[in-house]
Amino acid sequence: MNRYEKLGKDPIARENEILASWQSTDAFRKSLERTRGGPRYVFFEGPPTANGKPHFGHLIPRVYKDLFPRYKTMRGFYVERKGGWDTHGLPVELEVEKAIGVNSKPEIEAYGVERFVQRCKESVWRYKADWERMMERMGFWIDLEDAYVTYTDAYIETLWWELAQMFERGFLYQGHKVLPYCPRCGTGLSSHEVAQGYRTVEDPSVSVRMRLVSDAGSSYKLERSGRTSLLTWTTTPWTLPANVALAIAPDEVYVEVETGGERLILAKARLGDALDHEYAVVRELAGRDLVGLRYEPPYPLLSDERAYRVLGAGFVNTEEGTGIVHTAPAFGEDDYALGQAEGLPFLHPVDLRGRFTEEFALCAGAFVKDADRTIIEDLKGRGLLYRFALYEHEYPFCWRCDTPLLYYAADSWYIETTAVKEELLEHNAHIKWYPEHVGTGRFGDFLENLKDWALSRDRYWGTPLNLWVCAGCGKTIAVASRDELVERAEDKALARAVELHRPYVDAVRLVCPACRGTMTRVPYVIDAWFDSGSMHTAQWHYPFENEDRFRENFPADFICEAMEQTRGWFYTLLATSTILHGELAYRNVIATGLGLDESGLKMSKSKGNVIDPWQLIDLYGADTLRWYLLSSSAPWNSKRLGEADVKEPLYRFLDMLRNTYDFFALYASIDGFDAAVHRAREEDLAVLDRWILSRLASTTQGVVTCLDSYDAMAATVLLEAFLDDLSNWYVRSSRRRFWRGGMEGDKVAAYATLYRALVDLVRLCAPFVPFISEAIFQRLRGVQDPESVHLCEYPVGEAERVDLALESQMAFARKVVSLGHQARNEAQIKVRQPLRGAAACGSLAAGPISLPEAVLALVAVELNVERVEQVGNLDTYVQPVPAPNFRTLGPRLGPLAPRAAGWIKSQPGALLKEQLAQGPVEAELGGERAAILPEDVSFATGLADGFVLVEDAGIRLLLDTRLDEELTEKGLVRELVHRIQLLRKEAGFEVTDRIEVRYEGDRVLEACLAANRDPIASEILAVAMESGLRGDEEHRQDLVIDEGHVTIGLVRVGRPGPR
RNA sequence: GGGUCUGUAGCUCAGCUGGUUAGAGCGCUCGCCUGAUAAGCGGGAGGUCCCUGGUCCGAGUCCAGGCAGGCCCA
Repeated sequence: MNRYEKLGKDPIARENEILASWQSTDAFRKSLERTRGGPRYVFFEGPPTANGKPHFGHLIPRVYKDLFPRYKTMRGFYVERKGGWDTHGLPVELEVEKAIGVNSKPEIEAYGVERFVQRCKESVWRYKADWERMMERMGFWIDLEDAYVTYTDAYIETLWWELAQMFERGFLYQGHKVLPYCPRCGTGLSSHEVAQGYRTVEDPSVSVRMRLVSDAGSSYKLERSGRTSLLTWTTTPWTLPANVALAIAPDEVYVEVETGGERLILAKARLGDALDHEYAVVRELAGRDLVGLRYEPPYPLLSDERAYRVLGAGFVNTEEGTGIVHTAPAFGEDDYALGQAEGLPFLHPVDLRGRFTEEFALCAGAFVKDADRTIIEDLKGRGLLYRFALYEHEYPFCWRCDTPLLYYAADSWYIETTAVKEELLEHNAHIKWYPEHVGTGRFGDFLENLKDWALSRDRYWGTPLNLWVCAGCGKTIAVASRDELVERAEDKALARAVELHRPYVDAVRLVCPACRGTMTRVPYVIDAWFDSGSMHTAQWHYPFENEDRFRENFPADFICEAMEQTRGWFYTLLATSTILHGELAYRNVIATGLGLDESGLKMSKSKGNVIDPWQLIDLYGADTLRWYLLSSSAPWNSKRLGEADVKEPLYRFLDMLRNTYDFFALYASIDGFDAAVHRAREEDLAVLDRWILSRLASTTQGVVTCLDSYDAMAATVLLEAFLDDLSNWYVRSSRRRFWRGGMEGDKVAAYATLYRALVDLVRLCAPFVPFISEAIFQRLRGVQDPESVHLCEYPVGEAERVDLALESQMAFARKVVSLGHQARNEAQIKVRQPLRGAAACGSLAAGPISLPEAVLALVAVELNVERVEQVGNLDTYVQPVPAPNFRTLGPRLGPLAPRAAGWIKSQPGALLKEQLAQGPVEAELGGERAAILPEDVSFATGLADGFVLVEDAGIRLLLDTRLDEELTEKGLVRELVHRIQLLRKEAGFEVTDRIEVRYEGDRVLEACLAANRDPIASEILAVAMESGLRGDEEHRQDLVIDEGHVTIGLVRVGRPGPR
């Protein structure tokens, strides 16, 4: 009898049961089996790093990363979802440094690189269990058993092969470039790393005199030798010892001024801001006139003819400073480039830990930033300091350890990505970006301004750069495989067994193919972004094995990660695939927004406002979170993750779904409905059935269209609208059909329709909210059905079921009902009180609607009126009030339109209406005349007695609120029925219990009960109703109804089973 | 400083190609319905559609310039 189990109100317990059932039936595996022969839909997993805990922000992309593969799987595609873990890189090293209490590379060396690397390898898995638990609990189906791991020898071997390809084809080169460098970590950072660490800080800014010593070789003639200086400006005083030149803008105007007993030269445009004292301009000069001048640097560490000259440079501006730029090629990108172009000597008095060397004795051993003060004091003492101030600007800090970064000229290996810029742009043009502007804007601009990829890192835990250099002849080779390593190695046994990590692989020496000398590996590891960006190839250990799997799974149809990955993984995937395979790596990409905390701030570890996902998962469940994230806004909008925000969809959608199912379960169990046996005959389908089946079909088509274009939110909107129709109109209006006794055609039609709607709905919802969909499906499914909703085919919608005219009619009907409720509200008449009638007129935006009798009957029942009619207009009840129609007035009358509108409003409605019925009316508009046409005016309301009129969106409803005795008595009957039903419930009776009713009370109420015994009895399932209480009733209560009294007693008479 | 997105009710967000009175959900409040009852429905209050200018008969919508916020980049 109780065949359809109710869902239960605890979503957490329910979800846990579902998880257990998926596990025991191996549902994910089976969903792959089912589609194995199908067309492929390729998804790439952007690998997380498991040395940090998963936090809420990680859930956002994951929800989409699960939705689309699930959807495509149900559509019959084979969607392998190989998991992956990102395992290398500086973040891992830093965690370990913290754990073992060291803070620099020398300390790591002292600790032992081998031990250190082993610790890194362990650290990488620190939170693996948390990640797996989170993914499982959220219902994220991905193959973690066969996940790729970037630190394995096989993975690294593929990376080596890739790098060797690049090396052979000339993409790898060694450069000496100025890079942002972290002196604590001892390595250069790539641009995406630097970007994470900008902070506003106050730094000293100084203006410094550089005394002119010679005008030889320039067109400037020195007049006051010994007391004429170039005034230069910098925010990094510590770079002054490395000064080798000054740069000016050749096309700007400079001036020499006499001030405070000295002569200073600076850009004319800076006169106002850069000088502290009174001055007199001695002469104006073109910037180019200064080129070639020689000056005395503050710290003459070099005795080189090429140094200490004034040079012209394009990057000099006169926006700030003095227009004369201090140039230290070791510490600035522009400076370096100028140094290269002009053949300047290179001065680098700072070691790799950021401390001055002996070369600069004044501050030897001091960290450069700390030396600022000493240098400033020194300059002041020597009369070279002109001005000192604090200057607020953005300065980059190491994103992991918060040390200020220094711009350093350092050796680094690069990938010449700029060589394939055109291909990258071309490929990008074929990628569908969601949102589009990321592809054209953020990512497109990045590609337009592409720089070569700084690949090498002077660190320990990473993929070793596979370059060996010969000590003898300098030849460099890139090893492409383990076999090649063995073949070239001096010690082949070692090479065969060695782990492809530092320090082990460093011990492998090769024989130089050119000179037979010994080759040693360069000391670098590579940027970990290369690891993850190569997963398209390396996850299969291609080309060493799995060629077919690689081919089948490249490129990806879909990837999705957080927006921050634009220049990270999104870029490195594309760069590597373009260079190696000459193809794009993915066709569709969703970039998701940030996770915000309850008050709308970005969640970040440093702010300490990171929300633990478990807090909300345990409270509301995975489905709620999923539906919230999918339905609240577009994926790229940032999402607030406060409790209150997440709670909303629980009520809005999931509870309604649960209730709709529970309603079905209640009655279908009572009636023993069986979808396999009770099939609806087409001719038995009521208008409601045909309508909801049409809505189902059109919703299905809509959802499929949305999902095919990666618009999850639009799909959720459609699903919510459908569920509202199903619950608040179909079920609500069909209730009496289910309550009826027997199992005749109409009732079967109702059950079969609701069953069908529910089954299809949960199939539609399955990729979005897999748990509740499964729970309902399990309760509904028949023996022939798949054992999980996730093994079903996704519905696509039966086009022949779609009846748009009927859908419009019903939409109109619902609108009319809503107006009816509003009218009753205004008239203060309860719905329980029957009324004589209502009349509706109007149309929907789409056009005129004519409601069939069956639909009008539904409206009548819902509004509890005896009759609803649809009329062309309500003129007999309504006095027209004219309103202007701007759509016609505007185009025809132009500027006169507002005045015409005023005129129309001021006219007596009935008269104007009559006149317009004859044709155009002449209007006097403040001196001008214009014709007002019938279509220029619409007419609204005004009303007669005993009626209430309500109106919205072009639909009007008139409610007849006049009561007579008959209606009043009917109202009383409804009231009695309602009160007795409440008593039944209070008494704790089952809905199917039959009862006997006894009553004693006022004459009016007794008479009413007696006169309406049969209709009342059938409503309340009474087998007998009689006057007179006996005292043995199970439940008894005094009722006050309209100031009358009646005492009602109830007795159960057994349960005869289905009605 | 550059790119980009956003700015609409107390909160979260819709608003298509310009068109009469700008919407939904939540919250608040009043009421209703109830044989789905820890659901459901209706009403009400609540809005300078960020600002200024422009185009237009008409601008939340288009254009320009600001302001504020977010993200990315320097």
